[in-house]
Amino acid sequence: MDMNENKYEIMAEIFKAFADPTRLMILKLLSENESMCVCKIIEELKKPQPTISHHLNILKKSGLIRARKKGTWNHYYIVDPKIKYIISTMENVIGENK
Amino acid sequence: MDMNENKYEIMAEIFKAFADPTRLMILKLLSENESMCVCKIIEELKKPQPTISHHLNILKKSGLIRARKKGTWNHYYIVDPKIKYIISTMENVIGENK
DNA sequence: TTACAATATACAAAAATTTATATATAATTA
DNA sequence: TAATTATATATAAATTTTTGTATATTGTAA
Repeated sequence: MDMNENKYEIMAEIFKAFADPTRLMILKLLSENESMCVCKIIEELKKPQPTISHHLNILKKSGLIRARKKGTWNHYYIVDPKIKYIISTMENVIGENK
Repeated sequence: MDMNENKYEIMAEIFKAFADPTRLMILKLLSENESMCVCKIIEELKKPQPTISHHLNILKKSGLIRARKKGTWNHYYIVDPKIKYIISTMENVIGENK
């Protein structure tokens, strides 16, 4: 069987983006809000600003979210609507195994 | 908004199980083979036995796979068929963004 | 029994990740 | 222009993860 490892490295990168509670909470917020500025995300999650910025950057580099600048504000939003689907599928997996 | 962090910690644990190329390759093999013994997985992936055992253990602890013992052999298999679905959904996300 | 084969576990070094503090930058307003 | 606000970046300590070597365990067969 052809185990094209590179393909699975790329996939693993995307799964890694999801593999952190803070990032999942950010994705949850973004999936319910069309777009959000960093300050609003900080307010909701009550974590230090550089921590949030760091996680936003990881999500952005993974291709899951993008940013649109408006003055000083930076509004982040989810790129692919399937992301919501991945999250809810994962919620089902949890529901059935725990 | 209620950001029940514990829920996202549990979800992150499951995403973490997927977030490694070796584990993704193991899941891919198991998703195509009903069940496989460790020696067969080692043969396919050409990695040291303790490395494979370690990853199998992570997948087992995450609840994604289980083992059934047959003599000296240990046969691993996927628990939830939705796992195949998660992987193929992720493959689609890759396909569209890259 | 003893030897062997399949697998698990212990363990340690290397690498990657998370978090927070300090600092920089850039846009806006006074 | 100076001060302020929103955000990014640098960086370092702490933690977690990955990998491989050595070793233990367990079941089978001689």
